[in-house]
Amino acid sequence: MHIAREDAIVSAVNRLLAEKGFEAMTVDEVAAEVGIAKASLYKHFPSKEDLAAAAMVRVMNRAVAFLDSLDTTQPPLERLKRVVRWTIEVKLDGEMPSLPSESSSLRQTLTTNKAYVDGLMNVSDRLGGWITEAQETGGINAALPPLVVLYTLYARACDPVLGFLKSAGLYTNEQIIEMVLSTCFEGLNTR
Amino acid sequence: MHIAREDAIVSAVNRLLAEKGFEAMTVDEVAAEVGIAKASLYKHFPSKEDLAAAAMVRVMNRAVAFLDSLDTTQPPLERLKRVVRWTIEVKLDGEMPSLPSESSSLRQTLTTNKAYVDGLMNVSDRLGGWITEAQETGGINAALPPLVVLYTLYARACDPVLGFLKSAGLYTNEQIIEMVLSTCFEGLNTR
DNA sequence: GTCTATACTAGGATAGAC
DNA sequence: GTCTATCCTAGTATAGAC
Repeated sequence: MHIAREDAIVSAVNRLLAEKGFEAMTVDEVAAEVGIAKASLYKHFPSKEDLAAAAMVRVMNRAVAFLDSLDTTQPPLERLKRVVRWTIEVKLDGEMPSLPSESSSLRQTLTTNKAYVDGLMNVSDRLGGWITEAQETGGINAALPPLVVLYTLYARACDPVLGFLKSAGLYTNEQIIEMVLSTCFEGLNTR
Repeated sequence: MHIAREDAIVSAVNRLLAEKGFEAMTVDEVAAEVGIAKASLYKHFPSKEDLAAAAMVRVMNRAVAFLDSLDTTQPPLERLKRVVRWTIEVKLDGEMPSLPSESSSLRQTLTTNKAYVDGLMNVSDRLGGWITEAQETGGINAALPPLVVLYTLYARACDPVLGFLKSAGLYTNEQIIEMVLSTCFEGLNTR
């Protein structure tokens, strides 16, 4: 099955991107992990950049699907927290591909990838709406520009604290999630 | 002067590490930026890893020097905030080399580099002391393990929010610093 | 300790048979 | 659409003259 094969490829790419990033990932590794020849990969995807972009698009689609699944009767702050929790869970599971650095060749490919840009816009618009709602109702600090709040939430997807705490081995995933959610929304200071 | 030349090399490496990370940085670029031949670089440093490690050691030494410069009559929470502010400033200036991913060849070199490990231990011990002090005096949330606080502070050195906000061009560096400090210590929620 | 020139390898991409 | 075999560039590292 053609689609199942491509899905396996994208899964391998996704995992490797999460583990080592775009530059350090090699196409040979991807082929080895999928269990096919490198040349076969290139029948499915024209370049390493497109391979990585497919993984980024998929995770973006997963994010959109998660937003769709949220109970809209919940208050906006609660929905935002659930999104952050989902993001952290994905990263702890080793399934969150890390963003390329600003000067990476992948950036160019991504910014011209309609599926990716559309997904990002979709997610940003919806989260942006919830943020301003949560600021109006007093849940989120109204002194912060919504853009700053949005970026701060996005940043949980590449928070190194998660990896550090996981490799320390002192806490369960659930404990890590609760602590990182706490530092994110409540801050480090005593309340 | 031998030492001035090596300093220029390390500065170039540092800037390139900050801009694109270890894997994407090439030795050719370093040579070009310093304005010497690639072979000359290898007379000073035996490998790309050692080149990068030298930059990591230097930034660690700068951190130690900054801790030394702090006014010890200030309360621990105030000192912690100043350290985070310093870290953010260095990153905004494009002088904070980004950590290698966990599977990078640079990791191995760093973990066996005594100057780096000693600096990291020194910084961690002192910050750790201030954190527990600040928790005892009620400044920092005592429910958080000190290790979690420490990692959360360290994470400001590679916070993508800084780059996003800077490239958005809507705020001055000082505004960015204040907002990121606020989200770090006060959190996103209303107080 | 700097240079030019080159060796060597990893890795992205392709040819061509089946 | 998969394979084996190969191409070719980029990039790390070194030789050897000055």
